[in-house]
Amino acid sequence: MPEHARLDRAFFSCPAERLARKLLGALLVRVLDDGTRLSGIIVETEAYCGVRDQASHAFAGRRTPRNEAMYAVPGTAYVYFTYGMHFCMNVVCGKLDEPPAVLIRALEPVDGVPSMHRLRGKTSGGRPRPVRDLCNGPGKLAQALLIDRSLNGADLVTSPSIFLEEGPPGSKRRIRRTARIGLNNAGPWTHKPLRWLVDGDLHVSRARPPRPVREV
DNA sequence: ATGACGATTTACT
DNA sequence: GTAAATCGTCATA
Repeated sequence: MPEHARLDRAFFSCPAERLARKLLGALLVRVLDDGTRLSGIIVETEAYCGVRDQASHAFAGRRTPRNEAMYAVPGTAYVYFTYGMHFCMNVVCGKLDEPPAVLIRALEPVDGVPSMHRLRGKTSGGRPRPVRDLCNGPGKLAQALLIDRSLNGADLVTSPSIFLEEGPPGSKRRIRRTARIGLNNAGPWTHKPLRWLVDGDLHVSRARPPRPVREV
């Protein structure tokens, strides 16, 4: 498991639309208390564009105990709990006291795949879970990397437990943009193309399963 | 104090 | 495709 250069403060100090694109291909790394290294290449992100974005938790300058981390220094993790059972992780960007952020929606697992399998649990039938189902959604990757409340507000630039690294070179693939997933009443922001994903990657959320090849 | 809802996932028809 | 699971958060009172 090769370790690459860690992403620094300057990398995160940009608008959400730019960070969402730049994070594709980067490596999200989680180091557990026992030293286990879990990581994956980011293949899907969504930009939340600060106080003007009706879909953002910080829309119109909303600032509550839950979303306080969005206003912290760029490179801060914003982890929130939703639907009574899932965590989602964002990377805060922009400038201090401004709340743009990027939701990490899917990873291609790299390090610690056996641990991810254990953390995600078995399927209802007890059948083995395909690797592509470990991190292909914001709630799933949080579960697979043991990302929870305790990481909210963590500084991704300095934390030993969670951070980002430059991805392996050569992952130069085609990037696609779509509307964001799961939005309800975000008005004109609902359909803006603020979701970035690696086109055709098997590890993105809502990926079409490959059509079975007819046997001869 | 109360109620509606959510940047989701899963199982089931 | 549809629906249930499940609870913290926030707006309203």
